[in-house]
Amino acid sequence: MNIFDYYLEKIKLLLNDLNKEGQIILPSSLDGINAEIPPEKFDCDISTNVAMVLSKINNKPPFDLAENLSKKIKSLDEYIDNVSIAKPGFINIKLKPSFWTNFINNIIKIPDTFGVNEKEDKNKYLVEFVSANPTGPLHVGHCRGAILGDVISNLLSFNKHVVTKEYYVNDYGNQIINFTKSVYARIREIKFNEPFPIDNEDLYPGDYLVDFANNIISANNELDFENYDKISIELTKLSITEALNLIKKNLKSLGIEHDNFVSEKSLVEAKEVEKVIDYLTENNHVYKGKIKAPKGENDQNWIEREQLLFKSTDFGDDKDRALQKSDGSWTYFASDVAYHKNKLDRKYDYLINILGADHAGYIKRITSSVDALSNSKNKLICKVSQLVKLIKDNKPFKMSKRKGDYITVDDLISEVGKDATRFIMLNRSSDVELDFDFDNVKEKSKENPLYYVQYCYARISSVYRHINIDLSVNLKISLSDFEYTSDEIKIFKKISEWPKCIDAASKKLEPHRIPVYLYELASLFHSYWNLGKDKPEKRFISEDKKISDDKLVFLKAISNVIRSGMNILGVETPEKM
RNA sequence: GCGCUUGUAGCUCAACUGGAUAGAGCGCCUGACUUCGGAUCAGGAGGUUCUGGGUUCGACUCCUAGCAGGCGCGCCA
Repeated sequence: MNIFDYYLEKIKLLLNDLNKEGQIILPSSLDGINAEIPPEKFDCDISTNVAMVLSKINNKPPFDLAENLSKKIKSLDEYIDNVSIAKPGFINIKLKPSFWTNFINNIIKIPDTFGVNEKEDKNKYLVEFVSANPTGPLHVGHCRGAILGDVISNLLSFNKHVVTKEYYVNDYGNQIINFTKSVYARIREIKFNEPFPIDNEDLYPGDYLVDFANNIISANNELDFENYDKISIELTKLSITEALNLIKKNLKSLGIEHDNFVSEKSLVEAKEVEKVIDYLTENNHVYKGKIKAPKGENDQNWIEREQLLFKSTDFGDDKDRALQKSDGSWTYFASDVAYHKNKLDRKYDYLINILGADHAGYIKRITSSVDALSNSKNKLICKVSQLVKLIKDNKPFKMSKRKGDYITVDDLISEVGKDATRFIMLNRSSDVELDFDFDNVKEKSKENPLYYVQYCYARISSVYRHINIDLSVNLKISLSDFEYTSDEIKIFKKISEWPKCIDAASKKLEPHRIPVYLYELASLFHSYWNLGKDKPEKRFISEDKKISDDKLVFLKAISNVIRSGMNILGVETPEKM
């Protein structure tokens, strides 16, 4: 029930009628015409720019056109109270209170689906996110992208798309060899008392490797731990499993669960890389050539080498990209192309990749490869999540991988909790660097938007609790012709914007719009709540411990939207705080 | 040097794919508590939307040239 779309449709039908009667000239497309939320200072509910858009083609000033149209819009239906015209040529529609009573009666019947875009085509999406190397626990740097991917998936599912959440496991290549050697060094440390070679920069120094080593030793008595060469294949497998289990545990504590884990190694072993390169070669996207040194680079150290390149410049990239290393093995990019071919073969309508800011430079080449493989554009959408700046004691907190002093997801969750972490990280556009202030996030006051929104829900729950009605159960009252005043209608108006919010968030893949919206809704509610101080008639429960049906409905509608929104964010709505 | 990205109130950020007099929170200044749970509310001050051009009825938003910060730039994934 998107009232803006509803009236926009009516207006477009009206325009078509007027066009047939020869009263108005229309452009080939009516896409530029919209129905929007008017600024607060205007006393109206929906505003449209029709007159301004049609002004030129009709060769009439927008104001004249608006005057003419506004009379016709007024008679569109019985719920329109009045139609006014504002300065450049906006047409503003004010709805009658009876409209809002109807509206609220309707949405109360669909608590879980209010806001869903019914008109949109339903698609199959694959969302790939996190995909951190399976060499250790997740740290704060992974967190934002993980939450972003999870909530984008929730958002798409909410809009009735089919979504698969996938994790690409980079279990192939040099770093995995180094990782396995590190685990092995820890094993030797434990079993043979050999000191861990801490100066070896290729090895991973983290303490968690000691746990991995202990787990592997105790579960695999039969292995000959003295001979690395003999056990290296098995040890690699075991080490990756350890790391993945830890990562899955970390994700779970963030409230995240993937549907699929796809192994890079298994793609390589199934010769999918060779197959995709054959395909690209047949289609003339691959050649043997040399890459030139970048300009600022000291080109003394630059050695030009002939290697297998993908013509990503054909698709808008800055340079062509290497597929094969000089030792004949595949580059990361090559197996990633194979992975994306694999995704395409699974017949998704859209692929979404969530990347960290440090991988933004990778976007052009991977979208180029998908363009080449699918012969179409915009199949792959890459979304970048910017850095998180940690702030502790009002100072930026820098992490160093070398020292091993980085903050893990475990640290984060045990200190500030899942909900606060999720809400704060989602509260800003993912394009913008985020200040994550530890002390602030822990604070339980209005400085923390999470509690501000949750408190709104808790207040509503408390009213329901007082009158012994379960808030989570559908209302059993016969809806009728309630009379609401402008105080309540103000909140209904906000509720009517919810479908618009969902729509924008889901189309632009910008989940931050949801916490921002929920905060605004909560704010209106808190204001309303305080009206009860001066005006007894604005209190929910009367002196004889009763509540009227219109107020029950009013509260129910608000709580439904809050719960729905918090569900998408993956954040709890406690009934008591 | 090139690419991507950001630049909005003192600070942290919004702004509904180009709309109206650019909105919140924090901080600052007033005010509301024997609380239908104050983890709240009411009011005030605070702006040349980084700069210069352009596109049009209309620009924080699009184009262009700069400035400033961040990230990245051969076979590391």
